[in-house]
Amino acid sequence: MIRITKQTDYGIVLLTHLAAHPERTFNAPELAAETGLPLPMVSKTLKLLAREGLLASHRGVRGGYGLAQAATEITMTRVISALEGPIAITECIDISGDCAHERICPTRNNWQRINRALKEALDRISLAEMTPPSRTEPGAGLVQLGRGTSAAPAA
Amino acid sequence: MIRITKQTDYGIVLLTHLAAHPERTFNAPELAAETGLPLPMVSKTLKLLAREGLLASHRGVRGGYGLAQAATEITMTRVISALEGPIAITECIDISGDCAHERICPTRNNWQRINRALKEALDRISLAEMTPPSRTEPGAGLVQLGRGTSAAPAA
DNA sequence: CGGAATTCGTACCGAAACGGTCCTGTTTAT
DNA sequence: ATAAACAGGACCGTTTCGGTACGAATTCCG
Repeated sequence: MIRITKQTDYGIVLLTHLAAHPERTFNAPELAAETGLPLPMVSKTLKLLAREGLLASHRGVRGGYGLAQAATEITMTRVISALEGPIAITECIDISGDCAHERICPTRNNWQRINRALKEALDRISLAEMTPPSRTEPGAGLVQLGRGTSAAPAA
Repeated sequence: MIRITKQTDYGIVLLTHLAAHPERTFNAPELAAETGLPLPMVSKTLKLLAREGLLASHRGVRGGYGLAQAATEITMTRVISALEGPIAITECIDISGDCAHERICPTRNNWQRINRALKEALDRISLAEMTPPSRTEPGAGLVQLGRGTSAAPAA
């Protein structure tokens, strides 16, 4: 349904939480508690973000996670593609070139157009913009955004 | 991964095929043969599109399907929301109002921004624009676009 | 130097959605 | 009346997603 996954949603909540407190570093249990998200998922998501270079991880006894860059430097494009792969509405967009139907398939260019529009919209929004001045108080159960039971009429 | 479903992909192929021959009407087996798509899926998809008002169906022995409106009047937004529900990247967008986290959730406005950009991009493209002058020759096996085995690096 | 805390990596499982098929009406032209 | 075609389900296998668990590697602190 053109939805982001729940994990991506989690990731964004975590990142905004981190961005709201640039000085501190957080470990997984802290973040889970303060965002109200399930710890195992938080853990999993943080690892992914760290591997993708969005977070700096610090191992050992007083370890934790912190933003690898300034929140203003992180675009939503990067966040989303870190968490769920390249942004490509159709498969034919990221296989880049060897689409067997290229000759006959007239829609590809238009898909690229649509895809580009999406990506540009995502590029224009930085993590800092997604982060409010200083909301995201501890203990608040955020989220449950991502995919779900939508069954409304048509938009 | 922010992908459209395969059925949506099929639907677009079918619609462009119909748009390329506005005079004729097609029945399901014909369309399946001429697009190279599996008949049961074609049938299912056509029914959906008819129910959503994009196609006009004609029952009975010489029945078939035709576009319900001019191809220039049909936007991609309508096609996609007919086939996979309202366009909403996050759940909180189409539940429209009663998001329990509205107070604390800072990201909602930004999601709406992103969503709006996507929808506008989709609104700007009509079915006629997706349809080539007169390609889509009979018997050509189009498609296999939709979702799939993408595993490229990051965009 | 050794132990404890913490992240890292990976393997695993259940549930839901997706892709695809089939069957039983209902309608309509011949 | 009969055959062709749409309408509307129910149904199933496979994949993906959401979530869990466990062992290994790393680093701080006593």
